[in-house]
Order: sequence, then C-alpha cells, then structure tokens
Amino acid sequence: MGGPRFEPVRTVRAYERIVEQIEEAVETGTLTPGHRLPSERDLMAQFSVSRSTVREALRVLQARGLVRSRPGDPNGAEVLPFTPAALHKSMTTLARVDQLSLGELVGFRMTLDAAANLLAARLRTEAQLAEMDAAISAMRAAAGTGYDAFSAADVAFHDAVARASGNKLIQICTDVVRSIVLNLIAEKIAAAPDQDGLMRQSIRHHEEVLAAVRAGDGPLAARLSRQTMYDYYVTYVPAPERAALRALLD
Amino acid sequence: MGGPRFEPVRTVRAYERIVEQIEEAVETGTLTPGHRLPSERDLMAQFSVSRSTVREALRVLQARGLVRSRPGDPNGAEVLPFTPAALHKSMTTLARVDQLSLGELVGFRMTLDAAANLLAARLRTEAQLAEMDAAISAMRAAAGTGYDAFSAADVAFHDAVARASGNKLIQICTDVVRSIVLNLIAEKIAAAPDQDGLMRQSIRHHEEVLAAVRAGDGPLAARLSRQTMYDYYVTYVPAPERAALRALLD
DNA sequence: GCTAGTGCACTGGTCGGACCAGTAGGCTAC
DNA sequence: GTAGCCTACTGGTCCGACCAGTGCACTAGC
Repeated sequence: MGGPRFEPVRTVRAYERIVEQIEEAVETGTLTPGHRLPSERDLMAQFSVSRSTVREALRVLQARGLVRSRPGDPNGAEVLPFTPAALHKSMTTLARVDQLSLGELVGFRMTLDAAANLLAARLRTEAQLAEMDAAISAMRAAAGTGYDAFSAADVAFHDAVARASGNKLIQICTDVVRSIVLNLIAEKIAAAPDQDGLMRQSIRHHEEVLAAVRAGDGPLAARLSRQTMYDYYVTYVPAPERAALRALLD
Repeated sequence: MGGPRFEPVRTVRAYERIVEQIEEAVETGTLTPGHRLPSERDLMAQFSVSRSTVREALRVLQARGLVRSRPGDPNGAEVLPFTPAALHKSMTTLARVDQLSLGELVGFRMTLDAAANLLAARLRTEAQLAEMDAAISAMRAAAGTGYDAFSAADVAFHDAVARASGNKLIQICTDVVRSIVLNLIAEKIAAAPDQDGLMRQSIRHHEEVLAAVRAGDGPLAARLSRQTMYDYYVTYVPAPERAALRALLD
C-alpha cells in the first residue's frame, strides 16, 4: 500500500462546464434578471468552444428556466427572473411518470394550504386581508357567470393566503400542485351536477376560513381550509384513497 | 366582425417538437425506463433534422432527467426511471436565487414531515415499523462515531416514515428539501457544541415519535415530529423567523 | 476445444463553416 | 421631419468532419 491516493475522475463535457459557470453567475447574483448574455458567437470565443457546444449549454440553461433566447435579438440571451416553471415541469413529469394519484396531490395541497392558513392567521397584514376579501367578492360575482372566472377567483384567494404566510416555498409548491390538480380534473368539474350549489358552498367555506384568518385563529383557519378542500375534491377522489384524506382532517 | 377567428401562432423550434414527442412517449409509457433511444444519427433520419437539432433536443431531455447518453454506447440514449433530480435542481436554484431562508425551508419540512407522520400512524405496516426501529437503532449506534453516520440514520428514519405515509409527493418533497437544508447547515451542525447531547436528545424524540406512530396516534406523532424538528434546527434559524416556526407547533 | 487479445464498426462529443429568417437601428429619400 | 429601406447583426438549422470511447465479432494462441 502507500503511494498517492488517486481519485476517480469524472469526464466533464464542455457544455456542462459552460452551464456551471453561467449558472454560478446567476445564482450568486453576478448576473441578475434582465442582464443579457453575450451573443453565441461571442460566447464561443470566450469559452474557446464551438457554437454547437455553446448552444447545447444554452439549451440546458433554457430548460432550467434561467435564460431565454429569441431569434434576431441583437442582444444575446436574456437572464430571466426565477419562475417556478422548471419546478412545475418536473413536478408535472413526476405526476405523469410516477402516476401520482389525485388523492396524493389533494392530500399534499390540503397539508400545505392548511399550513399557509395557519401562518397567515398570524402574519397577515390588512392589505392582504383586503386581497382575500376581494377574491371572495370575485368568487361571488363569478358564481353565476361560469366556472372559469370562479376558479380564477378561487385561485386568487388561495394565492393571497399563501403569500400572507410569508413562506415562498409553500406559496410556490401550492401553486404548482394546484395547477396540476386543476388540469387533471377540469373537465370533471365542468361536468359536475349542481355547479351553482357547489360554488355557493365553496364561497361560504372560504368566508369562514377568512374569518378565522382575520381573527388570528390559525388552528381554526387550518382546520377549516383542510375541510373546505376535502369537501370540494373528495367526490373526484377514488374511494380507497379517501381514508388518507380524512386522516388529514382532524 | 365575422370571418374566421384566427389564433395567434407560436413559432416552435424544431428541437422542441422532438422534445415534445419523446417526452410524450415517456410520460405515456410508450418508452419505459431501460429502453434505448435510437442513435443520434438514426434520430436525425426519423425526425428529418440535422444532428445538431437532435442533440439540442437530447440535451433538454437530459436536463429534465428523462434520458442519459453515454459516449461510445452502441445503443442510443437510455430512458431513465424518474428521479427527483430535476425537481431537486430547480428547487435548489429556487433556494439560491430566490433567497429562500432557512426558516422557510425548515417550516416547509416541519409541515410535510408532520403530515407524513400523521398518515403513517394510520397506514404503516409492521415491516415499515421495523424499518423505523432499525433506523433509530442505527442512530443510537452512530451517536458515538460521528455526525455523518448519525445523520444518515436520521434520514433513513424520516424516509421510512415518508414512505409509510403512502404519499409519494410528500416523500419526494421532504427528501429534496431535507438535502437542501442539510447542505445549508452541515458545517454549522458539525461545529455545534455538545453534539453528543444533541444526538441523545434527538434519539429520545425520535423514539417518542415512533411510539406514537406505532400506537396509531397520528395527531400526537405529527405534533411530536414538528417539535422534534423545531428543537433540532431552531438554533440555526435567525431569531426573527422563529415566530413563524413556533406558529406551526400547536 | 476454449480463452485472451485485437480490430472494426459504431457511438456520442466537438469542431468549423454555411445558410436562412428575423430583428433593431441607422441611413436615405421623400 | 418622417416614412421607409438597408445593413449588420442575431439565433435556428443544416452539413460534413474528426476524435475518443465502447461493445462485439473475429482471430490467434493456449
């Protein structure tokens, strides 16, 4: 034994090195949203690689939602503000490939939405309460005109609560999962009987949740929000999965 | 008015069309993990595009974690089983560029971990209880030998609980966020005074949680798990953020 | 006979050059 | 002064080439 200890080497593709460097610059703030990257032809000079390699790196960065390029733009690729688009994409893939069930998705939302309400009840500002109020008013106004407007107002309410929770991670994850759930069952909801009744019930539930948030009663708000979501989605969840959702209710 | 209603057109890059087609095949199960894609030169013939275009598409698919290619492989790119790697990547990016605070991350974990315990208390099998038991034993055995082994056993416990919850989304998200949190504060934990005491306390807490899960008392298990995580991380969380974490405890 | 070694045919990674459609901004002609 | 064109770029796509790595069939040696 003895002798120098060698470490296994990992061959690193050229485009990966480029991705790493630009990613690093974005994450450390050297490159901020709005900044433009040099043109591909400049980048190939700076990195001493061919344009193909530069482009593969840009494709990866684009897939991760960090930059965007537009043909003909005299400036180079644009550094984007972070959006959960990439998160959304990978979670959607997860849902499809890994066969996430509606029950799992709804259970996840119930959990995070309840936490958001719990936190919002303590941290909400008056302005945020006004936003929630406005969202419920919009729900009321939209109840007659159709499901789309109603759903949009509903989303606005939950988003206001999530923002008031002060936890961006909760906000983004609820947003992502909500859109996946809505995509999954949009047509089922549209075909549901007694839509008016469902909407009226949903509005009443939201009012109760808001009252609890306004009163600062976090645990109550959390419990009510879980119940609201359960009632709203349970009919679309296969029976065997409902037990797990009910377990979340207490 | 009148006349045909035209829709705005979106120019779609060639490589995006390829990505869509292959992605579709993977998500619908036409291509399952282990399957090999045709070689790049075959793909350029099938899609009637150049190899550069094929390669850009493959780069995107690879960035999304759907395929992997290896130089020299006589078969083409390999379709991968879904891993949360892409999810992990985008969430890490989110944490860095959006400046997610440790408090937000810990709060998120407390919420999901508690939900996992709540569900696991009802749904756990004997085998899963045995796994949790083994993990705690490993924690006990590792308590003297160092932080790394202890942390690994701790992770194993939480993962066993998450799996027992029957909610893959919770499982994956807790896993991703946990690794981000551990990366953030690994050095701080290693430098903490009285590590032995912290480990012993942590083991005791985990035993209590497991007892509640075994007894089927979900709410108790949830409450204890929240408290355990709070106690374990609170010293690393800046004081202003602690109030939000405490709000999650009740 | 079987095994160990050697080519070969293929792979993906990279390069360089080329063309096209699009864009922005300066320039020209009115 | 303004409307329109022109030009110099951009990114998207294509082509052809070379290289280093891989797996497999084939061959030389036991």
